[in-house]
Order: sequence, then C-alpha cells, then structure tokens
Amino acid sequence: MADEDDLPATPRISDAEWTVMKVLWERGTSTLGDVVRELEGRLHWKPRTVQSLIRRLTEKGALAVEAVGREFRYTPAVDQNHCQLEESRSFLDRVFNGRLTPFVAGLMEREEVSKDDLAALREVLAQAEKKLKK
Amino acid sequence: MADEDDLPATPRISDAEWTVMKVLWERGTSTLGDVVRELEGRLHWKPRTVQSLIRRLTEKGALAVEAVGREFRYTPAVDQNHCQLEESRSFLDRVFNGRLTPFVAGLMEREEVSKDDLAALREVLAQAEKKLKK
DNA sequence: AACTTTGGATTACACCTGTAATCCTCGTCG
DNA sequence: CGACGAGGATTACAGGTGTAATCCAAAGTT
Repeated sequence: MADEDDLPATPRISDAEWTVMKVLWERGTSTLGDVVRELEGRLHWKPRTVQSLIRRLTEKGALAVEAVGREFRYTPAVDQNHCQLEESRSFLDRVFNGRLTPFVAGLMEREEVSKDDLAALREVLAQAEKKLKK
Repeated sequence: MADEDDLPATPRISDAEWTVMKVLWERGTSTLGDVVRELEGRLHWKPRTVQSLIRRLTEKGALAVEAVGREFRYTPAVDQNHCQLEESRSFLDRVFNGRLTPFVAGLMEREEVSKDDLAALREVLAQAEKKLKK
C-alpha cells in the first residue's frame, strides 16, 4: 500500500519553527530581514533568533535556500497542507486517541466556536457527506 | 465569570507523558505495575521508562501519589478535559492560527473522517447551534 | 536460605528547543 | 575614509524529552 504517506516525509517542525514557517508560507520566498520585520512587534525575537530558526528549518529540509547576491532567499520546501495534516493526526492521536469528534465537542462545550465557525463547519460537513454518499 | 480556566494551571505534558496519563485517566488510581502491564504489547517501553515518566508527571503535579504498603498508587491530579482543551487551543494556535474550520476541513478533504464521525459531528454541531440560539 | 521479581531512588545521556551572543565581512551612509 | 548595520557562520547554554540502566531493598517463590 503505497499511499501518500511515504512521500517526502515532512520534517518535524517545532513550535517556534511553525511561527516562522507560517510567515514563509504566507509571504513566499523571503529574506531573513523580511521575516524579521514581519515578526517584530508581534514577538520579542531578536534577528539572530529568527536566523537560528531559519537555519534549522533549512537543515531539516523545510526551507530551500537560494543565494541572491550576498543574501539568501528562503522558500518553503514542504507543503503547508501536508504539514498541517501530519500535525493534526499526531495531535489527535496523542490527545484524543485519534478521535476527531471529542475534540470538536470539547471546544463546542466551552463555547469556543463562533457563529461563523459553526456555519462554516456545517458547510464542510455537508460537503463531506456528499462526497461520502457518492 | 470565574470558570474552570483559572484552576490549578495544568502542567505541560509531553508526548510520551500523554500516553501514560491516558492510561491513568482511564484506569484511575494505579500502580506502576498496572501501567506497565497496560502498555506492554502496545509499546516497547521498559518498566524503568514508565517509571521515569510517572516520576516526571508526579513532579509536575499531574499525578498525585499515595503510599500503600511499600508501593505507591498514582492518581491523576489534573482534569483530562482541561488538559485536552489546553492542548487543543495550543495546537490550533500553532498550526491553524487558532482557526478550527480549516483544521476540520483539512481532515475531511483527505477523507479521514468516518461515516460515524460525520454523524456524531452533525449531532455536536446541532447541539452547539441550539445553545447559541438560546 | 537462595533466587527472582518489583519498584523506588538515582543517574545517564544524546538530541531537540528556545533564545540568543560573537565574530566577521560586505555594502552603505555621512 | 570610517562607522554602522544586515546577515551568514559559529557557538552557547539551560531546560525538556525519550529512553533507559544501576543500585538497592522488600516480597514472593522454590
């Protein structure tokens, strides 16, 4: 059974690294300075901190590097959806034994879901049911 | 509104520790041996490994200890739902900027949700909508 | 009594993470 | 020209994690 699971196995991305990856996914190819500026204000991170994270991500293969002049441009080398899916799976396994429903139910109970979210979820649900039936 | 959120701030529980906590939450008060036996087969973990994890959880305050004879009985000292909620929040923040819908949608797209789950979700959703309207 | 099994206490140890600081070099600004 | 700032390379360093091993004493087994 060779399914999508044995594709370019996404590397493990840590908490702080996610913050950086999200910037890169959003902006696309960027320099260190771009990322630093994007994050300043939101975070207290020093430029060297961001550089460290970028370097680690590059070593892990999550970012591709290209030298332009004397700088580097960093580009996401892994797919965001794929990474999100892997994180989702591992989170659900770890915390909810892989079960989605208790997770959603837990959030709903605490009323952490907005009206808009409810609407969007209903839509998603309807789509999924349609696909299943097909 | 003083709700459960300002209770004994749940400690940070690591991956491996979650495995142990889930056993304890399921079985209630247990000895080291109980946990070891519960896990063997599923995991390769040596008894000393389980002991280490239990010790760390105790130090963190996630387990309460009570000496019975020459052994200890370990009991969850933190609420499972509360821990799950905290993990859920931090996961959603980290990976989906706190947005629930893209998370669910992502799983649905990959058809990782069963018919039963869909039904259960619809139910949960209906409940939530009812509560909102009220 | 000797042996085995359990489980607590202590120790290990490499790797990952968060969060930088240093050093150096090149390009820029005055 | 000389100071300055951005950014790469290297180094740091404590705390958390996964995964035990060692040592030891009590309890159970033969």
